Amino acid sequence: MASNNGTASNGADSAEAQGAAKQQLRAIVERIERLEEEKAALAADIREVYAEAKANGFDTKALRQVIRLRKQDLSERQEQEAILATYMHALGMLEPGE
Amino acid sequence: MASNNGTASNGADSAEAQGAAKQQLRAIVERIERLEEEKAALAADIREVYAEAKANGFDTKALRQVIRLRKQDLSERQEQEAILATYMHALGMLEPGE
Amino acid sequence: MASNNGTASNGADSAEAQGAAKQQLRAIVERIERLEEEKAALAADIREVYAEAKANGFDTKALRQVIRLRKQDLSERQEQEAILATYMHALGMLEPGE
Amino acid sequence: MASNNGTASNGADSAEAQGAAKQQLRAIVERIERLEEEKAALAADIREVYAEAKANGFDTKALRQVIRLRKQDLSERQEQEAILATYMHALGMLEPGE
DNA sequence: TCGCCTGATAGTTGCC
DNA sequence: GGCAACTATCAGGCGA
Repeated sequence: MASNNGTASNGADSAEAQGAAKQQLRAIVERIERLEEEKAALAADIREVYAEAKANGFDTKALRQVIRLRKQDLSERQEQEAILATYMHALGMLEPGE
Repeated sequence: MASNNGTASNGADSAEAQGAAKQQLRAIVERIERLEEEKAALAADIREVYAEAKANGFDTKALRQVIRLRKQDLSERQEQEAILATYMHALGMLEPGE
Repeated sequence: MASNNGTASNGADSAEAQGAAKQQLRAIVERIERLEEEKAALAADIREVYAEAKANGFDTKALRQVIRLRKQDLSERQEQEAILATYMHALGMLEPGE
Repeated sequence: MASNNGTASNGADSAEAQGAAKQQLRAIVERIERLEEEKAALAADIREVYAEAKANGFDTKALRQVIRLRKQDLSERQEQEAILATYMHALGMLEPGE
């Protein structure tokens, strides 16, 4: 890929255009990589909080479930449970009144 | 569930201990939810960069491939070398410390 | 829930349809559980091979690395080539069909 | 790596030993790869059953949950629910009597 | 816009 | 009993 020489010409997909695309591409890649780096750092922080909680005697599995449920809409959760109950009933895993 | 706060009487699993655990639980949940919120915001930022790139004519699939490649790149070659070394070691072609 | 068996009356979600769905559900669950059982057996076989290898002095970590390498090997190089091609295409250095 | 010439000598970690290890390694790798192939085939079968069920109108998410629950010991499941309830109560997500 | 599919994440299991 | 590898689940992105 050639570097941009600062002047434009009328050639379609010219060397200049490619050089510009290259610069743009670099910028995009850098921005994304920076953001992903920060995102990974936050993921690490979250893991650390769970680890600390575990060290204090909390059940991390239950903790994660709580977080998940708080995120989930209540009605949706009830719907899920209704479907599950229907299936379990069909398999005889629950009694009619249950 | 969690640690005692030092002012409680010696009753095992006393009301004080339970209250402390409850406060700790709240704190943990809040910290995690806050961090996940920030993480989600970053994910949104990343999506936005891709969308903007796409609007500028970039192929997002290619972009993602480039990002992935750059992430793997170094670690990839390092793993290749690690595999070779471990393989040779397993066959007694290298000494343990080598 | 599922398809009608052709002999039922035209009542929507009739007792017949529900019974059919129930039978279908049972069949599905049984098939899946059977397949998972076989899958678990194979996983046990694999573990056994590793254990035997270890007993013969092989480094299981190295073995796993070798297996992983052989699995990636071909697909890896193919992906590398795909990335390069897509990258060049994204920068207009290759025509679509190329 | 040298091939095995069929004769033994007294050299520790001799070429013969290495050749034998090589043959053994090949055999192990082949066995594992064969088993993993079969395992992958079963995984594909399972995916297919789920896909078929989905095509017949079943909710695969609920289906997976049913399978999981049937695998899980009942008492263990009750224990999980008890822990969860305790946590949710502590966060005010459930009323005392609930 | 919806459904599919791949990539990221959480859970489980086996090993040390 | 903790850690690490592997597996299954889930959510977001892509194509029809």
